Amino acid sequence: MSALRTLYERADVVPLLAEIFRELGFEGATLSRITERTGIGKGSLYHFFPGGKEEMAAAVLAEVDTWFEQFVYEPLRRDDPAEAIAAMWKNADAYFRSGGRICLVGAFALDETRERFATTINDYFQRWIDALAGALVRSGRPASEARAAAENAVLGIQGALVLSRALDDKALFKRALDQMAKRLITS
Amino acid sequence: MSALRTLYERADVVPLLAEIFRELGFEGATLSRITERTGIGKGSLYHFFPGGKEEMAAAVLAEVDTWFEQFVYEPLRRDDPAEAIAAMWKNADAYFRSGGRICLVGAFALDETRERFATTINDYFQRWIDALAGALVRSGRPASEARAAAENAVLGIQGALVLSRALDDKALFKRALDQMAKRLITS
DNA sequence: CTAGTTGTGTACTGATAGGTACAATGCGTT
DNA sequence: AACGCATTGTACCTATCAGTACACAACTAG
Repeated sequence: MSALRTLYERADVVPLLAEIFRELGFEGATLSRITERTGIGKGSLYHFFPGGKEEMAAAVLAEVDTWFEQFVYEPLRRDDPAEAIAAMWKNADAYFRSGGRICLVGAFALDETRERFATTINDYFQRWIDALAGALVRSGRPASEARAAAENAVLGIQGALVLSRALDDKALFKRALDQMAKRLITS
Repeated sequence: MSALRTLYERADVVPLLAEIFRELGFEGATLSRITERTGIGKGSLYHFFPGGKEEMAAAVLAEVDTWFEQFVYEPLRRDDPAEAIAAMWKNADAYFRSGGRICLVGAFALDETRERFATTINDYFQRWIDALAGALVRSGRPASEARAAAENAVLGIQGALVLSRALDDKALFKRALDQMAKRLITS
């Protein structure tokens, strides 16, 4: 008699929410659009995230952070610097789908959503820059240059995401990343 | 008997709207927040912009476009390339208040707001890149490199805005712009 | 000092926002 | 099969959303 219904758990929901926040932004991601796009009802959403939309976004940011910590920052600190840096560019291209997917943390930084998640946003970029600068130093780069070079690489990825989306041109994203990768190790 | 009230005209309103859209994004800029922050009532807003919020945002984008056309793109096409490029960096720093103000066009590009203003957004960046690449060629740079170098500069400004806001660090913005300015003319 | 035009405040609309309450459903255990 | 708990759909709440209507105020021209 009853229609089939899918049973989720929290871990399944977070990646779905991530895509929605990415596409619509925090303010644009309304509860009704979330239920509409995911097929998950309010009942489930508030069961998993009693804190509502803010807790949903926080959970998404936490998962993004975990991913980068595991696949980017930690390798930069631990592994052979040249290899880890090469992996960083490869992972960034894959994660952001060659510009087809934006950086949620960067997007949140631009509008007033920043106030809600200021420390999370700050940490995400700070740890990225620190890890990359450390790897550059270990690879023999003078510490005086390393920080600026690291900032430049991280900022370049964010800019490439903005520009490739603005021009709707994924090729630009790949081209920009290649160029930045070369510049990071040579100059 | 009557309290004093300010009389506006459309041209006065657009810059006020611009700041609000910058700070709150398109979705976050609700009519009530607009009236609250500007002191301009709905009556006036719908008098100037019968098309509502969308027309307000379009007017803001048009004004931004006009500003860049006049003070950045046109000089890049017309004036001595080295001087125009130097002026571009100076104007970008001033316009974006050393990272204290974001690029509305870039911000709109990131979320679904892009769909509403796709061609405007595309044009803004396309004309910037074209004008800069042209200036680079006129300054003696091989055409094969000029386009990529121009893309890199424009993308770098967008990235610097994201990162300086994320880290709440205006010094980073200035530092990044200085470095990019040097790299653009030397490499 | 009127007449017409350009602005403005206030009060309203229907739709949708985020959030709550809760009964019913499905699943793992025994 | 019956218990208990995690999960879910539905109905509902109040606040706020974008937008409309319109009478009124201010400036501008004659």
